[in-house]
Amino acid sequence: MASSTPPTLTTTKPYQNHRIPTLHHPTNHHNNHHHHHHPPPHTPITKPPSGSHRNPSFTPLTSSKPNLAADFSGRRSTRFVSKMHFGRVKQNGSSRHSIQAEQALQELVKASGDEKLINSVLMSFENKLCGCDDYGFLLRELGNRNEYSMAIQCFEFAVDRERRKTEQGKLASSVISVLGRLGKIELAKKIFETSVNHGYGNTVYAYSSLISAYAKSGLCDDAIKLFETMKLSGLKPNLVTYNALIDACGKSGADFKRASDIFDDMLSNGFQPDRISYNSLLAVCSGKGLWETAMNLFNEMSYRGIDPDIYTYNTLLDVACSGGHIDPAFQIMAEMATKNIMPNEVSYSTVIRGCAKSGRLDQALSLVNEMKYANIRLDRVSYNNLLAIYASLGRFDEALNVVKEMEKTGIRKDVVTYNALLDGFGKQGRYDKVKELFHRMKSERVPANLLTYSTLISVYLKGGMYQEAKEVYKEFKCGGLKADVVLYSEIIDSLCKKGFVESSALLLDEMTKKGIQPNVVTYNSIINAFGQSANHEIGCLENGDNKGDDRIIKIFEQLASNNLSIVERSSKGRKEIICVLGVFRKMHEMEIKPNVVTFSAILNACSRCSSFEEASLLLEELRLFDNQVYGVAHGLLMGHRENVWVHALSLFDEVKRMDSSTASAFYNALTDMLWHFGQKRGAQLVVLEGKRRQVWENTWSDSCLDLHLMSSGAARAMVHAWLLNICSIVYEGHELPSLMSILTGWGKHSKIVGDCALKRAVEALLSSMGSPFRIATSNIGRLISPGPMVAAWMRESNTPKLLVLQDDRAYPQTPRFNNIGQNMQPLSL
DNA sequence: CTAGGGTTAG
Repeated sequence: MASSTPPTLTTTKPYQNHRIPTLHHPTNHHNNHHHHHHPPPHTPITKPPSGSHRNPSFTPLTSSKPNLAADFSGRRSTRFVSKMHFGRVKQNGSSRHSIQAEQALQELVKASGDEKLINSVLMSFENKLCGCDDYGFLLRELGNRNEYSMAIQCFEFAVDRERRKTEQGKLASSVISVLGRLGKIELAKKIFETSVNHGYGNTVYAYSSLISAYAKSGLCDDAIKLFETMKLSGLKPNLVTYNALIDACGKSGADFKRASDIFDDMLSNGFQPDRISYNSLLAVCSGKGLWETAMNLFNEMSYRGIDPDIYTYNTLLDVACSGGHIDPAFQIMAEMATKNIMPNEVSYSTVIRGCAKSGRLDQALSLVNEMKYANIRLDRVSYNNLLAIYASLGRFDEALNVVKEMEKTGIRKDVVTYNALLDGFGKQGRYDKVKELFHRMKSERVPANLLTYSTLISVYLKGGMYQEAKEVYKEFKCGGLKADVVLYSEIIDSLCKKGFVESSALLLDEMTKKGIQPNVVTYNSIINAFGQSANHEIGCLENGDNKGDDRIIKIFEQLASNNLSIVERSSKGRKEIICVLGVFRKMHEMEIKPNVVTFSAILNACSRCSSFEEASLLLEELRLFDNQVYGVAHGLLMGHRENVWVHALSLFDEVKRMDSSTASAFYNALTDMLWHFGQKRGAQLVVLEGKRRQVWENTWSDSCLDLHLMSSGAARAMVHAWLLNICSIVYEGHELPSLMSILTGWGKHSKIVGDCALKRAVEALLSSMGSPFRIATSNIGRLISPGPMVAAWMRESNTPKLLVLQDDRAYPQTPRFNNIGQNMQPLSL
C-alpha cells in the first residue's frame, strides 16, 4: 500500500474546492511573520499583561491610544434603523448638516419616483443647502432608504453646481460608498469613472469608497486591482484604504494569506494597524476554520495595546462557532461580560446558531432564554434562527409560536422565515402546510427567491407530487430567476432517490452545458444512488429534444404523466455502472475534489454490489481519489490485517477530526462493506476501534447495547462483540443484570422514516443464533431478555463458537480475489 | 473601513 501520498480526507464544502487543499491543517501564514507574536495554540482567550511583556519586535506605537478619536467620532449603535436587503445603515455621527437638509430630505422622500418633482425640490433647496455636509447627509439618508437612483440624481445635481474640485470629489466618494453599500456596484463604478474623467475623482477617498464597494459585492480581485491602479496613479493609500482592502478579502472569501499579505504591506508602509484592521483580518478567518489563527490575532491585538470591542468579540465568536468550537465560544461570552462589553443580539444569535449546528439544542434554547432574561430583544435574525431550529426538528407548534411572537412584536417575516418553515414542514411531508405557507407568503408579498423554489421543488419531488413540482418550476422560470448548482443538485438528488439515475445524469450534463458547475455534493448524490434504483426509468427524454433547452421541465412532465418505462433489472444495473463510471470521469475532468462523504458513498455502493468484480471497479475509483482510504479499505477486504492496521489507525485519527455524524457515517460504510464481503472479523475490529474512539457516543454497558446510530453491518459486528463480552462475564462466574436490552431504534435515524432495516437485521441475527432476545412490547425499537436466560444461552456448548467472527479471507489471500482493486479486466458491459 | 441569519450529498 502506498502511503506516501498525503491524506486528502476532508469534509471540504463545495465552495472551498480548489482553494484549500486540506482542511485539517490550516496554514497559519500570518504567524510566519517576524513581527507577529506566536502564542501557542489553544491559548486561553485572555489578555496577556501589557507593557513590559509587549513583543519588542512590534513596530512601536505612535501613541498609546491611536484610535481614541475614531471611537468618539460618533455614537456607534449596533442597532440598524432598518436593514436593507443589502448592506447596513450608515450612522451619521458628526451631524454637521443643516436643518434645511433635513427638510429637503422629507420633501425628497415624498417625491420618490418622480424625477421632475425631485428636480424641482432640489431647485427649491438649492440656495439653502450648504455644500458637502448637506449633500453628503442627503446622499447617506437616501441610501438608507434604498433610494439609490434619487441619490444619483441628487449627486449629479450637486456636482453640477459645485466648482471646487475637492468638494466635487467628496460628493463623488459619498455617492460611491452609498451605492456600494446598496450593492449597486456597476453604478458605483460608472460614477467613479466619470468623476475621474472629469478630474475630481482622483482621490484616495473615491478609490477607497470603490474598494469597499467591491468588498461588499465580494469582488476581492477587482478591489485589489483597483488598489494597484490607485498606487500607479500616484495616490498614497491610507489606513482606511488598507482596511477596506482587508475587508474585501473577508467578504469575498479570499485566502487568509492574501489578506495577511495586505496587512503586512500596510505595516511595511509605516501604517499602524488599528482595531478595524484587526477586526477585518479576524473576519477573514471565519468560515475557513482558522480558529487558532484567530486566537493568535486576538492576542496580538492585546500586545499592540488595542482593546477588543464588540465587533472583535462577535467576529471571534463567529470564527469559533463556524469551526464548531462551542465551548470556547461560551468562554468568550463569559470574558466579554468581565470586560464590560456585554454580548448583544449578534453575539447571541451567533452562538445559538453554532450550538444548533453542533446538535447542542438544549444549550441553544437556554441561550434564547438567557437572552430574554438579559433584556436583549430578539430581532429578525434571532427569531429566524430560533424558528429554523424548531422547524428543522419538526417541532412545528413551537416554530409557529415564534412566528406569532414575531408578528406580535412587529417584526416582519421575510423570505428567510418562510424558507425555514417550508423546508421544515416539507421534510416532514406536511404538504398541506407547505402549500398553505407558500400561499401566505405570496399574499403577504414576500417574494420567493431561488432558495424558496429549490426547497419547494425538492419537497414536491421527494413526495412524488410531480404535478406540483412542475407548476412550481414553471412559476420559477416565469419569475426570471436563474437556476444554480443547488437547485440542480436538489433535483438530481430527488431523482436519484426515486431511482432515476440516468435521468439525473442527463441533468448533470445539462447544467454543465448551461455553465453551472456541479460540485462535490451534486456528484455525491449520484454516487449514493448507485445500486439503490428501482427498475424503472423516465421514458422519452431523448425525443423531441431539439431545443435542448430545458430538460427539467421535460422530466417533470414525464413524471407528472407517469410516463415511465420498466427496465429489466440486469440491463438497468449495467447501464447504471456505466453511468456512475461516467460520473467519476467527469469529476476528474472537472477537478472536483472528493471528500469523506464521497468515500463513504463509494464504500456503501460497494456494499450494494452483488459481485466482487463490480465492487473492484468502484474501489479502483476510490484508489484514484485517495490512496490511504483505498489502502485501508482494500487491505482489510483482502484480509491483510496486520500490514494495514497501522494505516487504518492513522486514517481513523483523521476521521475523528470530523464532526460526529460524518465520522460515524464513514465507520458505518467501511464496516458494512467488510461485512457484506464476509470480512466479519475485520468489520468487528473497525467497529471496536470506533467504539474506543466514541464514534457512536454511548454504545454499551453490561445491561444495554445501543445500536441506533449504527449501520446494519456495524450493528451486527457490534452485537457479536458485546455478546462475547457478556459471555466472558458469565464464564467468569458473575451474574448478569436482571434485564438486558439491545436498542436498535425504529428507523428514526434512517434515511427513510419508519424504515427498520437495522432492527430487522439485528433481530434476524439474534434469532439465527438462538438467542433469547425478543422485541419489547412497550418499545418496538428494543430487544430484551432476562439476564438469567442470556446466561443460560451462553452456557450452551455451541454459543461461544457462534459468537466468534471470522474473516472469509485472511492473508495470504486466496487466488480468486487477487485482482481486487487492480485495474482488472472490465466487466462485459 | 469592522460583527450574526436561510440551500444540496451522508
